[in-house]
Amino acid sequence: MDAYISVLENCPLFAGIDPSELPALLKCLSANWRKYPKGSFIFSEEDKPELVGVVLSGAVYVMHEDYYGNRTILDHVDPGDVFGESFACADVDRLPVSVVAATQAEILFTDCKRILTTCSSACGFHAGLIKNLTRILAEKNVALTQKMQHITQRSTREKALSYLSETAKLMGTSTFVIPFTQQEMADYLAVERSGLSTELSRLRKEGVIRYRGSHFEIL
Amino acid sequence: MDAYISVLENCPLFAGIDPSELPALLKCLSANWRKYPKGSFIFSEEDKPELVGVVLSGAVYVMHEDYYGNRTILDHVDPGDVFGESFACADVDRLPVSVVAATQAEILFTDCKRILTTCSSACGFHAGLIKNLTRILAEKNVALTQKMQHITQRSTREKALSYLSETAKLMGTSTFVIPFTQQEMADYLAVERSGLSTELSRLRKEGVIRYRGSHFEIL
DNA sequence: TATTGTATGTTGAATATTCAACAACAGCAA
DNA sequence: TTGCTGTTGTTGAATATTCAACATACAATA
Repeated sequence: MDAYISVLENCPLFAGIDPSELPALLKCLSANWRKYPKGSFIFSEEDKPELVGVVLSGAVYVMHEDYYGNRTILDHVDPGDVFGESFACADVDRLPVSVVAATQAEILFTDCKRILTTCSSACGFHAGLIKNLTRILAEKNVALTQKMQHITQRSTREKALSYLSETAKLMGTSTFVIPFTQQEMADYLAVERSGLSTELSRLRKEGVIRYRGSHFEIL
Repeated sequence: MDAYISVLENCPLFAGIDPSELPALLKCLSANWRKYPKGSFIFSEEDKPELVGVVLSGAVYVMHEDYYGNRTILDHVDPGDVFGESFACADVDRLPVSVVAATQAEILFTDCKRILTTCSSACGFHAGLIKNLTRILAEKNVALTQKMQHITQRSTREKALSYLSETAKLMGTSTFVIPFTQQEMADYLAVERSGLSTELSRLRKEGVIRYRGSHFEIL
């Protein structure tokens, strides 16, 4: 666990908190952690959401599967980032999504209530934690709005281009790696894998992009 | 303005605050308000987002228009509800959306910074405001996730059904009114108006729904 | 009640996506 | 190297959406 202090230092939930204070803080939040093998469920749809997860190592997907087995990937979360906080803070009854380990992953859990409720002991962290949480929520909101803009594009080609150029912009380079296989990218953009593959090849032939595996370049 | 105190009492941003304290609080936040005719822009894409808006009367749309003039409606906001807070709290440079008056509307504005920053005077409101803001952000997040589930449906028919049944569930009745014309509903679900009209008629013929204008019933 | 403007319903042709199936390819382990 | 497994590329047929155009219905108001 201590090995991950450096991850937590860069976790936006603990921004502005002195690393030396982290152990005490984690104790106050009664945090605990667990390791998950690739593909296992960290949260399941219909769970009561109370915990906020922090990815210590590996990565997770937030996803949703409908009646017909159509899978949608809503989000991909890398080490240092947080998941589940929206549902816990909004106090909904049941999770409308699942969280699955994309690779073997280690997750730190804290109870959302403990973050929001100023604790009786005079622990001075909470004001900061709540502000951090507020910013995280706001940024997720912005990210969801951006994603909406990819998905509302009317064609597979435009969804792909919208996603790829946004990613390039975020990364600040025209060469970048996406955290998806083509199947996953299709599930993220809500299109058919084969159609996406066709469009990507076409964009490649047209000289708009170059790619190999998950490595992309916008020309 | 005073006429709208009752709206503000029910505004989630001011939840838990005694109505008698509202005038003082609004002053502390240096709030101000303005009236907008139907169709006018309250925020424009590319603006620097600093203000949080509260709808006092009327309604607004949060929308986005792309290169080709394709309009997307991201959200519809009724009296007592808040808009713009995500972008202001996330401290983004430029708004990726516009906010337009759906009808003649009166809007109260407050500076987001003033909500987040505990003021020097010993005004005891801020802790509550920040918690309220956190909950608003979390709930918007959940709502966006739900909307994502409509839009990721692969066919117009399923998008419409997903939206209508979710709305019925939220309202708690099988008979309800949506805040959209068909054109707007199409823009909200990211589909063609004519295609949506065709599907809705088909659902009607099949006895799945009944509707007239914006009044719907799920059978 | 007649008029006008807007919203909705419908259609056919053009286009795009989905679906299923298989081929080609890459990475990994034996 | 070989075989295994999973990813990507490609195809054709079935299906669905988009687009443009027009008909119809509805609601506001002169």
